[in-house]
Amino acid sequence: MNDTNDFLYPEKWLSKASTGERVACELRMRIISGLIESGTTLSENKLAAEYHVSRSPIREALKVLSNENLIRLERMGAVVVGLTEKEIEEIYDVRLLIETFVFERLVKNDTTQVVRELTKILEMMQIAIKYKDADEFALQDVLFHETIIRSIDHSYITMIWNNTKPVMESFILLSMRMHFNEKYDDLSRIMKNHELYIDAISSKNREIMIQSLHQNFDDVQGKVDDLWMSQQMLSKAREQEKE
Amino acid sequence: MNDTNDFLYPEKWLSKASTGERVACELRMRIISGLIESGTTLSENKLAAEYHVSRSPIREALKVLSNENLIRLERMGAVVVGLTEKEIEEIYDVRLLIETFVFERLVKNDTTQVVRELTKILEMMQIAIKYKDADEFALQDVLFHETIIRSIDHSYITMIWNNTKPVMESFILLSMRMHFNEKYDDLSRIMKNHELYIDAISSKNREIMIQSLHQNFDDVQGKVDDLWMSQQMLSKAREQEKE
DNA sequence: ACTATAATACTTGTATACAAGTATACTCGT
DNA sequence: ACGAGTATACTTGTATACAAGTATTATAGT
Repeated sequence: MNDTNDFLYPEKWLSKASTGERVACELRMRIISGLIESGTTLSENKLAAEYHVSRSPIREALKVLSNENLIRLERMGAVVVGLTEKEIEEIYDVRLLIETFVFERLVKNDTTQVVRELTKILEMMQIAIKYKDADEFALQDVLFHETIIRSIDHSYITMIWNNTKPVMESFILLSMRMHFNEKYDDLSRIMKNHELYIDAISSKNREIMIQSLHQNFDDVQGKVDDLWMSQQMLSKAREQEKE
Repeated sequence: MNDTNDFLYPEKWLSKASTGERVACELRMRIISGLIESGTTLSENKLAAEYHVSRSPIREALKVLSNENLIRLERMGAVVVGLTEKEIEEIYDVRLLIETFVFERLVKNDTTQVVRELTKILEMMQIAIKYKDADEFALQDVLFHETIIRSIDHSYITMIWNNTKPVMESFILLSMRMHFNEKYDDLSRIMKNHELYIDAISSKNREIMIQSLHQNFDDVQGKVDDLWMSQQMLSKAREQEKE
């Protein structure tokens, strides 16, 4: 039984989470990081044993992950789907889709309040960089986009966000951890891009907005490659372990 | 205890559904139809007693409904949010958003297969009209859009569809039942519009597509008004019952 | 050696039991 | 009569138990 005790998901983010949520977050991280390979079938009983909890929270977690398209609930067991490069592009399609929609709504209203909040978050991100806190940086990055999306108070857009957020969060978290110390260029580019985003919102300039989204997309492409490489490396490491 | 035995959701659509799904479908219908008023707090225990099942499937159902934004899971009890006019517009925002996205993808590929499937569904709808089967008509209507959306094989767009579909289905179902026999004009307009949609896809004509979406939107506006009226009537009827 | 059938060891879905926490109501003291 | 504090009747979250169904394995017959 493989019951490792080191968790991938930051425990401080789970302060008021139920066991089910914890398991969901942890499993999500393990799937996205490639630690649990695609194609694996997960059994409720085994997971319950592994995490030392009953089947109830496990079932809950599996339902959540299946909603996020990370696993497929079948007759016997849950088959891990995982994130291929295609799926990461697709999730960013969705973000692009909803953020452009949100932007069109935003520009109709007063944006000073949102801009203020976003600026604050940006400063938090700066501090996170200063203290080399990759997790905090990822958290704030996600919060940045969440703030934009929630600002228009659109229940179904929020719903979509709620469903894509966890995967996005885990993905960004992993990718930030991976090269937070190495690639300072990336970080400053990300910061610049977020500033541009704020500019677009405050000036209500569609051109800048599109430019910002494009840059973000390019960044993500890089992230995808990185994650891909890391997964390759992980599976190679596993291969060697077996030998 | 209000345990009525007449179900709103067609039982034949639940052939292979679990108890949890059944409860979810039924509760969804009761909420959207206005039978369960907004603001009501639902208790797991009471629901379990009412539907003569245990809390497990009830919990499952409530999770589903909370994902669909129909209820809010709070500390004590689940508060019914329901569908206001605003929310119905919002759900159609989402459909518009994803269907335009899908269209852009579709026109890049060969559409003959999809067009074939859609034509078949359209003929099914015609039969449903012939036999005055509102439920079947609603089912095929939803299937029509599902077919379009699934055709591009985009996991996250499919995910969004999966999350909005149930509410959409219930809404269309109720609205069709309400005036399937009265308003033949509406039906022929809906059919015409679906034909237009197929034309747009087969000819890959963006103009026609937009036109079709607009008409559909107008139809919906009508439906919203109808549902609204019906809810008003229902609540009035309840008032009178109490007296 | 191979196929068909039966036994077994899994799987999920539902019901029930229990623990911890929260709101309501009631009682006691003033 | 009224307020503080306790008792009680709820609530959810988790664990466990059980039933029904499915894949696998083993066994028996040819």
